[in-house]
Amino acid sequence: MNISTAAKAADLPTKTVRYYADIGLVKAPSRSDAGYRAYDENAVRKLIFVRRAREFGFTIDECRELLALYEDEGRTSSEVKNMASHRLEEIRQKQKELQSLHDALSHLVENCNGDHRPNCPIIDYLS
Amino acid sequence: MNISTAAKAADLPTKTVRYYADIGLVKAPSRSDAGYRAYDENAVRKLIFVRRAREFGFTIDECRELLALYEDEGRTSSEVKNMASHRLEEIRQKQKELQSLHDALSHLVENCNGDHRPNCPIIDYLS
DNA sequence: ATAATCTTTCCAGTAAGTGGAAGGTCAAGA
DNA sequence: TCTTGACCTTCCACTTACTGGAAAGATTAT
Repeated sequence: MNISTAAKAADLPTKTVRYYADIGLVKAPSRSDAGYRAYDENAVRKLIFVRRAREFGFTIDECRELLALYEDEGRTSSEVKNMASHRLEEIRQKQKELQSLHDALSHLVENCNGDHRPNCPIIDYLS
Repeated sequence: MNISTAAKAADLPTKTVRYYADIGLVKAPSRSDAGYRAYDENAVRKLIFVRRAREFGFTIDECRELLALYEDEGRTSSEVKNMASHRLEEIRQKQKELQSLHDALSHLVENCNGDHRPNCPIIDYLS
């Protein structure tokens, strides 16, 4: 399987797949005589795994760890749960921040007439 | 006022203030004979303005626009309101995404025993 | 005079890719 | 057989918004 076929199967841009290979996250199992990366089903599974983990906001380094656990038959589920719980806590924190941001900004927007006079409570607040 | 004094007054790292000067966002009004950046109260006000706008998640380029509006006596408040509303919409979108993420990940975490057996629904889901 | 604390510029690196150029390869059609 | 187009390769630069550090000059305190 050439790189673009694998990329399509994993629903990732070709560039990204090549990037993942470059940084040693998911390497192509072999190369053709011409030097083309050759992927197989197993590599595609890893690419899909990484895509899903990235969609959950795990960093590349976390993906590297998750992938190691994914490949490690002797892993304990607590290792994985710890990483996921940690990520969940980050999400909760981000949610809180966004909520404060949302409340403050929507308050400002509601109090702004949005007309053609220069007076503007948003600018006033930022000043 | 030297750069570190201005930075302290604006509650920003010195490096950041220098960076803002480099990219032409908030320049020092003048330089000393030795080439030291010299800030005044007005520049500090702009730095504070930018810090607050950044805390609201406005990008540097948006800060540039907001700063221009801040300085423009003939501005209309609708220009500012548009930018803020747009930013608010982005925040709402991000909130939705985070909520889905949170729901999915917490569901996975709840269904993971977190014990020493290798079976792990989180890994299974990602696979 | 000297040491400590500024300040300057410039270079490099961060996260996670994306875009593009120059050049090699492969399959299909005339 | 030649050529065209679609692939593939590597390498370099760019993105965002800084941050860290080195080398060198300026200022302040002792």
